[in-house]
Amino acid sequence: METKNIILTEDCLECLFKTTCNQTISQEDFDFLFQSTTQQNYKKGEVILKQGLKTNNLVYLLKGIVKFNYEDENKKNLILTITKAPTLLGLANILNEDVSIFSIVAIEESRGCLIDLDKLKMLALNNRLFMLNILKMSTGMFRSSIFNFISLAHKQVNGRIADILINLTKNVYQNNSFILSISRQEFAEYAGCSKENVIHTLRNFDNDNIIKISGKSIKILNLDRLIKISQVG
Amino acid sequence: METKNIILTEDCLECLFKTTCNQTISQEDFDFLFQSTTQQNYKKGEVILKQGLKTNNLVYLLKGIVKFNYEDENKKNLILTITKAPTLLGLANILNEDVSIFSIVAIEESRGCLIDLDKLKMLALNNRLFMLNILKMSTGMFRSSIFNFISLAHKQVNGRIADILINLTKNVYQNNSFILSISRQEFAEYAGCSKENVIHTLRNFDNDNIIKISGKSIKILNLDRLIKISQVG
DNA sequence: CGCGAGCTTGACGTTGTTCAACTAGAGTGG
DNA sequence: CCACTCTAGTTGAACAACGTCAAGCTCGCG
Repeated sequence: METKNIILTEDCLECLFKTTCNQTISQEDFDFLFQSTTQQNYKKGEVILKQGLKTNNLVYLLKGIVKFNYEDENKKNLILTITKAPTLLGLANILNEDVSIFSIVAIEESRGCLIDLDKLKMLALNNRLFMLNILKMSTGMFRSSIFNFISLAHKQVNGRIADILINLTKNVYQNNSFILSISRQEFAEYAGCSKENVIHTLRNFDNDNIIKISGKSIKILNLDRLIKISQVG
Repeated sequence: METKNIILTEDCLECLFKTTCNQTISQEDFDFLFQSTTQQNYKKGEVILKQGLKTNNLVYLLKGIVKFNYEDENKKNLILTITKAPTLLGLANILNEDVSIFSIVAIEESRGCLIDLDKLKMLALNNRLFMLNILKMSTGMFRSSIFNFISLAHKQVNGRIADILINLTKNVYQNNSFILSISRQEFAEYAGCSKENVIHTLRNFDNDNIIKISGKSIKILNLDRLIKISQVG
C-alpha cells in the first residue's frame, strides 16, 4: 500500500469532493482539510477500512470499485453492497464512536484520498451548509440500504440475483456489458445464497436469453425481463 | 384520529425531545418549535406516516409501539422493524425531498407529537449542535438497520425468529414475558417467511423449553439458547 | 506438462412454501 | 340465548426452492 503526501494532480483538480465542498466551504477551509490529506492506491482485494477497527479518517474514493463486506461470528462473509467511485466512504462512522461495523475492500484497482475525520468534524461544526451536505449523504445512504434490505428479505434467489445484475449494470459499471470484478463465491455472498445457486441461476438466465455469460464477462440482453423478475420476487 | 392544539401536559413536561433539545437549543428556539406542534392519538393499526406520501412533519412518539411497514408492488407487506416510544419518527425523510419509502403504523395505542419539518430545518441550520444530534440519530438508525439486514440476509428462519424474539424482549417490551402486539401474519412479514413457518418454529421453540407460548402471550425461558440459535444462523 | 484455484454440473437431502382442512374465539342478528 | 359467520390461528401433507456434497472441468501459471 503506497502512501505519499499529496501533490496537486489532475485527479485533485477534478476532485468531486472539492467541488462538493466548494459549494459550501471557503477556499481557506478547503485548504485546511486538503493539507492533511494523503492519497493511497489500493490493489484488488486490499482493505480500505477494516471491520472492528476505529478509523480516524474518511476516504474519498477517486477511482475504482469497492465492496462493503461484513464478516460474522462464524467467519462467513456477507457483501452489503458494491459501489464505484466517486464516493465518500466511512460516513457510517462519522459520529458513532464505535468501531466500523463492516469492512470496505477494493475489488478493482482503486485510489482514494484520506480525509482527517477530526478536521472534517471541526469544519462541519463551523459550517452548517457543509454539515447539511454530510447529513444528506448519510440519510441517502440509509434510504438506499433499505432497498437492498427489502430485496434480500422477501425475494427468492431469482429476484435477488436480478436485483444485483440491475445494480451492476445501472450503477456500478453503467454499461450493458461488463467484466465482473467478483468471484462466484463473492456473488453468492452478495445474494445471500450458495455459489452453486448463483451459477444455476445465471445459467438459467443465459438459457432464457436474458443475459449472455462467458466466465466473468456478462452482457445484459433483456433488462426489462430482469426488472420483471425482480418485481415478482 | 383526534387532533388538538397542544396544551402543556405532564407528558410535555417530561418530553424527552424537549430534554434532548434543551441540551443544544435555547428556550426561545424550543418554544418556537413547540408552538407549532400538535399532539395526536393513534389507535392500534392507525397509520402515522404513510408510504408514498410527502410529509412535512416529524413525529416524536411519546407513547406506544410502532412498526415500519413496506408494501411492495405486489401488495405484499414487509415489516422492517418494530420500535417503541420514546423515539423520533420520520428522520429518513428529513433531507431527501422524496416521498416516504415506508409507512409507520401504530401496533399499540400510541401518542405522538407532530413537529413541523420546515421549522426544525430552520433551527438545525442555525444551531450546529442540534444538527449534530440529528445527524447522530440518523447515522445511528443506519447502523442498526445494517444488523437487521444481516439477520435476514444470511440466516435461516430459526435464526431470524430468534433475532426477532430477542429484539422484542430486550428493546421493545423490555421484559421476559409480553403480550405480542402483532398477528402471526405480521410476525411472518417481519421474519420474511410464511406464517405457517412462524407457527411451526415457535412451536418447536416451545417444545424445546426455550419459550412458553399461549396465543399472543410469550414468555422467554432461555434467552441464552435463543442467542445461540441466532448466532449459528 | 502438471498443479491448483475457481468454476460447473447433477444428485440428494433439508428447509421452507403452498394448499386445504380444521379449530377456536369474537362479533352479529334473530 | 343460540345459531351463523368471519377472522386468526393451527396442523399436516405435497411440492418447490435451496444448500450440500462429490466429482469433473477449465484455465492460468510455474
